[in-house]
Amino acid sequence: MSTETSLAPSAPLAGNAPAFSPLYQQIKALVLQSLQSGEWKPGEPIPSEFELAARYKVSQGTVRKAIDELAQDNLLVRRQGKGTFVATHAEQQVQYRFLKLKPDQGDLNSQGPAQRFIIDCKRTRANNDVAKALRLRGGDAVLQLRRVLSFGGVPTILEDIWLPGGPFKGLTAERLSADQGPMYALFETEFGIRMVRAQERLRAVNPSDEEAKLLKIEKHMPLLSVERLAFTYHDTPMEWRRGIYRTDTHYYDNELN
Amino acid sequence: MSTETSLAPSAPLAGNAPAFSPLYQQIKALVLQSLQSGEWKPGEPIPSEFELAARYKVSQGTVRKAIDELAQDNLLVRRQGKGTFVATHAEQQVQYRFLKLKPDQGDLNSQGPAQRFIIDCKRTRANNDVAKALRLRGGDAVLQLRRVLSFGGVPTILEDIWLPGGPFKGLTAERLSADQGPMYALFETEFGIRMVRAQERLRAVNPSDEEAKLLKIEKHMPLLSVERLAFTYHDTPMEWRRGIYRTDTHYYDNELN
DNA sequence: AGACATGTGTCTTATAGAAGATATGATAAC
DNA sequence: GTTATCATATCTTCTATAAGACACATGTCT
Repeated sequence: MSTETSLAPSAPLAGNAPAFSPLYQQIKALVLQSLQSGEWKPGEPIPSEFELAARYKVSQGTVRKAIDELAQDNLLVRRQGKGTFVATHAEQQVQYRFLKLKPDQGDLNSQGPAQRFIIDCKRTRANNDVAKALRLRGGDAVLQLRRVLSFGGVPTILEDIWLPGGPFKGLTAERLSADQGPMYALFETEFGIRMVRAQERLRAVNPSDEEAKLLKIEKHMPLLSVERLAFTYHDTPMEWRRGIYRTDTHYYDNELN
Repeated sequence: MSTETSLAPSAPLAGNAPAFSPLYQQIKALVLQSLQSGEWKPGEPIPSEFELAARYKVSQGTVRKAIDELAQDNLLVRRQGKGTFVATHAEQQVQYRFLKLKPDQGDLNSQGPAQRFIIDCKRTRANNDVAKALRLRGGDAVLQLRRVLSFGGVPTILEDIWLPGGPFKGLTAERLSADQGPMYALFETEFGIRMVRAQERLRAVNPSDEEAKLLKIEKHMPLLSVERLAFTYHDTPMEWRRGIYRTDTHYYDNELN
């Protein structure tokens, strides 16, 4: 509600967004702020284009361009006739948006949903690598979990996940196990944290003894190591994970353009 | 030049593009056709928005939206004040657009350009897998090549590449070896074929005896297998390749959003 | 069930000025 | 005379506004 006059000479007062950039970029920044602040929650509709235009004192077309870019970035979802909605990981259509592993035969649903087993969930202190990735101080509280994903009964993915302790205060193994559906969906509803984008680094590796045991494979089987740093709004890192994937029955799918 | 009237009642005759879709989509299809036909070549500018608007009898804004999408897909590149250009793999900025392998330290250029050695280049007949991928008949003529890419003197990538014999008639090992710069850039200038997008499937594997020898590595080292199907305009497959990457000094970088 | 109204995003056109790039011509300096 | 510098014109894309028609979704009234 801070409608104080900005320093811009005669600009249609767009709050305190970056001053000398295109209007629609400023609008985009303002909408982003509302998303981050939780004014509109995942799955909910945001105000109509005309409402936002009135609110920001710009034309509907300018709002449209701002929303177009946000929809492009998968932060918003447009639905003709219904409205524009805050994107969520809980939607049926695009569940597991960040999981690029596909089975050689059939699709992910052909063997029913993935089975998830939380192996471990503990509160620890960040080591240097994790702290650096999550922009914490070394020794800060972090949640560390380990889980196995199985498809059609075959353990296929082993993941170690680190989460900052502050934002995820109260997360327990019980809560994770009780939940059906994607973990990122739970993060949204329970902690108000939405993962927006991620960066992955892939390598081929051999499993350690323990990893081989947990995946019930021979130690000489090459595996795909996937390190992921996931970000919420404003490029804030909120999760670091390292998974190892079996790729004898699945492959990592990637589209280049 | 076939400007025969379509079935659309009063549409501003947009040639024979898909009839009942948004105008800008029809324009997009027409521009795509001009790209495919080679009317505008990679690196060259296309006509200005106003020229195209006049040519297709639509408003400049509609052309703009069509071009926006094509630029989004990396088929065109907009340069304010200069014009809109046909995208090319030969540009300095984004060379090796499809190569996602990054060194652990520094960037790709920190060790100078990649060294390329063509190991083999022969004319053969497509086996079933390759024929299916490239939409050829089994036994059709294909070019098969094998090469090694080294970074800083270390052999890092071994690739087998299959190309349809027809479009690439005249391609020889000499021509490939003589050329500096990306192979896809050579495809553009020498054969008028521009790779537009690609699909990759990644797996962790162990090398065969021969592969290990060519990369000068131990046989037990896990490697990243990258199968790529590359497409030119209109989703026509034009190359199938399978590479194996060392990932002890490099990683495969992927951005999710 | 069908017709209609209303609210949403979508598409198309038109107009206007801003901003970046480039050529041309005048002017000044050497 | 030649070369440098500046202003101007003109081309391009980019931004912003406005208005109207269309498509889709969801009611409400008949």
